[in-house]
Amino acid sequence: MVMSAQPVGSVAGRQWAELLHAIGLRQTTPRLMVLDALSALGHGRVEDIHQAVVERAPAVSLSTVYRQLETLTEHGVVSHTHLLAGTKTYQLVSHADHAHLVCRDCGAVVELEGTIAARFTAEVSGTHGFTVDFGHLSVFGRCAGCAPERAREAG
Amino acid sequence: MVMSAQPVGSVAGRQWAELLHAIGLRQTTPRLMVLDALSALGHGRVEDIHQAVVERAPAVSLSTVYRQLETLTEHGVVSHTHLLAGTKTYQLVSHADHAHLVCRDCGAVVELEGTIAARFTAEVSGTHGFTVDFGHLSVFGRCAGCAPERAREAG
DNA sequence: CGGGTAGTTGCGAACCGTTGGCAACTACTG
DNA sequence: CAGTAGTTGCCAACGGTTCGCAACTACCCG
Repeated sequence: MVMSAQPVGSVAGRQWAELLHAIGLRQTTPRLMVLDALSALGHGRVEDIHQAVVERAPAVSLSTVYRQLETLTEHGVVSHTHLLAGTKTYQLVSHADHAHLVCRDCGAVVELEGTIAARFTAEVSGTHGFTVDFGHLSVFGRCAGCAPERAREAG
Repeated sequence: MVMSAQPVGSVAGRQWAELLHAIGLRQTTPRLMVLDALSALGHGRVEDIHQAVVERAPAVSLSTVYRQLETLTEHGVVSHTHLLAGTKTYQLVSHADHAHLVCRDCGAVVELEGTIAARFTAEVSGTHGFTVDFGHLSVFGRCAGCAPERAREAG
């Protein structure tokens, strides 16, 4: 039934063509496949992306997918989410009743004020029926001291 | 080997004693050290915890710290934060303007409604002066379908 | 207070996801 | 169509985490 948007590859290939040409990257099969996969999946782990790519281009290696992701990220086409450099952070459960604000610049870990957490939890629950597990939440961004440009006065 | 090196936690040791006894775990130096380290650090990576432990008990191996963390987690004494099993999730930047709600049970990934994200961001910014990077945020918990007890018992 | 047992530990190898080196290949230019 | 350099695939190297095994010892019992 959904015929209006099925030729993902061919059509998508064109849109990638412009994009890639604009940033000076060649249009190679692996690269186009990764972009296509990302576009179709919305988001996914390297493993998922590679699998999607391999379905249409079996010869594409994992290394290449890693490299594409890296290259495309450098060019601002792709972004990724991760936590504390991919490492787990442990804590005593008694200490797990709040979320952490992790600064991407200085690495500082601030504890999120409870009221905000509670409200956020309530809203997410009400809107998405999703029960937030705050003890497992870390919010990334920049702390006051590392803020972009504003909020910097005394050096 | 002298297992009791220093007055590690003459006080802390006592509190752990009760706790460990209650859940049926032996009071071993490595275990007490891990609990002490966690208590002192608040939260930390395996590497940090191990380092803290080794400072007082050089003989404690990394493997043991990993095992303690695992064991204590199983007994509900410790919890940990991580993202999508520690794996990075990639996405096209055009798709990175919202946070993800990740279900710990079924692994489903739901996209967080923008208004909630915006308000949360504003509150965190106002209270902590912390600029949230939503494109890199994932919230853990349970989706509507996997909710705790209610909403599911007929099956 | 000493013996017995099983929970624990340390060490080193096994694993697994990720990165780097290198030669061959090919997209793009003239 | 030829030339050049960006890319790719293969494979080894790596760093973090888990496993297997034999020795050790905390705790229970008498």
